[in-house]
Amino acid sequence: MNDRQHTAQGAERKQQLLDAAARLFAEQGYAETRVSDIVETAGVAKGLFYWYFDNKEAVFRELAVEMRHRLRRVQAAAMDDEAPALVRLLQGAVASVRFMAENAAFFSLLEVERRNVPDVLRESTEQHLRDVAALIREGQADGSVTDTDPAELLALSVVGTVGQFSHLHRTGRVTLSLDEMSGYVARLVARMLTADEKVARASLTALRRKGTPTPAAGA
Amino acid sequence: MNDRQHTAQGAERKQQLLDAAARLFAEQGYAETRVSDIVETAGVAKGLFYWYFDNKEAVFRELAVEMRHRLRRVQAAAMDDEAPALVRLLQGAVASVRFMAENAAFFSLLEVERRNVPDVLRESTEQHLRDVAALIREGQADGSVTDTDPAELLALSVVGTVGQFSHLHRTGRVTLSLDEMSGYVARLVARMLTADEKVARASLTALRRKGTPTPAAGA
DNA sequence: ACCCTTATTGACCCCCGGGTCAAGTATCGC
DNA sequence: GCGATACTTGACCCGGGGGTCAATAAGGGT
Repeated sequence: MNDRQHTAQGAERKQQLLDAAARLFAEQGYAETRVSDIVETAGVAKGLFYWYFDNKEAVFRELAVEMRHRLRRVQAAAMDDEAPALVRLLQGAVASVRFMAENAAFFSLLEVERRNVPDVLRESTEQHLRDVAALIREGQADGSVTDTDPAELLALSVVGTVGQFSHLHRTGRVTLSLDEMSGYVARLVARMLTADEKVARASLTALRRKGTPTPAAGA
Repeated sequence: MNDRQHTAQGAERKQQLLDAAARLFAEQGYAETRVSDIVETAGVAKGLFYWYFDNKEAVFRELAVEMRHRLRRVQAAAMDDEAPALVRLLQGAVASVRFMAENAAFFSLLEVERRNVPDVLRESTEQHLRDVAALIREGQADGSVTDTDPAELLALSVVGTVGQFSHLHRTGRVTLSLDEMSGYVARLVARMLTADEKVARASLTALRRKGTPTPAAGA
């Protein structure tokens, strides 16, 4: 049973299992990963797994939820409150690409095995989309983002593109360095969102001026 | 034993099984679909499955390969040889979106379960990417496509976006009509590829003038 | 020292599901 | 009609892997 009282030692063990699971899920997929693989990797007996988790799916859910939270924090941290909407969008996109790439191991699950994560994740994903859409609407209001298309669709496109390239980078399909790739994604997103090339160029310049705000060093 | 000699009846039976498998894979995923589900849906005994296919994975592979071929034909048919590169790119993108959406059932597999399709599919996907990249290069040469980014990356972006929105449409996340959605994708792709908005707008106009070339009615 | 809760073990259970098979039926060529 | 080959059946096999459990150790609070 899951919500047991854990000692410090217990919490640590649980984390070990989470780490092992994350690695294995990412490497060989959810279905292909045996609980016995996980406990073996963590160096504990099988029964212990069920001391900390209800079942195999529970560990997956826990991983997914935590990653979402971390991503949100990173995104928030990357955005400069002073900056205009479009620049903040680009900052968020760049930060996301970097974070997803650095935590590639974790994010592969979310993409590949979305069937297994019905309720909790959807919610947080929707929230993220709403946030991005709000930013886009802001940009449309000040004229920096095209208003030929609805903000929701554009948000979907931005988020989708970011996920796409994180995926490509993780799987080795794209071998650019992180800097090169996040730069490319920024340009791409800028082009997607703007009808006016001058605005796009100016925003990219602003983004560059900010420098990349040391996106490593998670919580 | 797979490459048996099939009578007309046999070929039909095999197709029934393929259809059933496609539907079930799409509805509930590859891993979650039992061979017993497939034969039940097709209304035959379990043993018959193994008369036509070596194993569960084989039927999946066969489905995947066939879909790729059909997609390629549709894409080729949608492109107007006379038209400039950028317009042809948009035509191909629109046709792909429509085809993938109409054959949503099939395409979900390719996205979700890419682990199971190592060699054959990759090859054909790579070929498709090379084709798109070539078109993009052509567009870069005549100045209609931005040359701030390499054609390979842009090709990846275009193909990825098309797949993305087919996915969203299939899963009901986007409820636009096919026409609306393919129109949006065309605009998006045009913006992604062009640094110059005027070029983008002109190409979209050209695309619209062609009309949507009745993309239903597969071979 | 004692007891209660947490932590840990590994053998075991058991069912699900992929794959087999021996046996039957329909069909076709001749 | 007859043999041969294609087709079809459903009971069975069997291994893997998710999940259980009784026993034991280790803390840690009083």
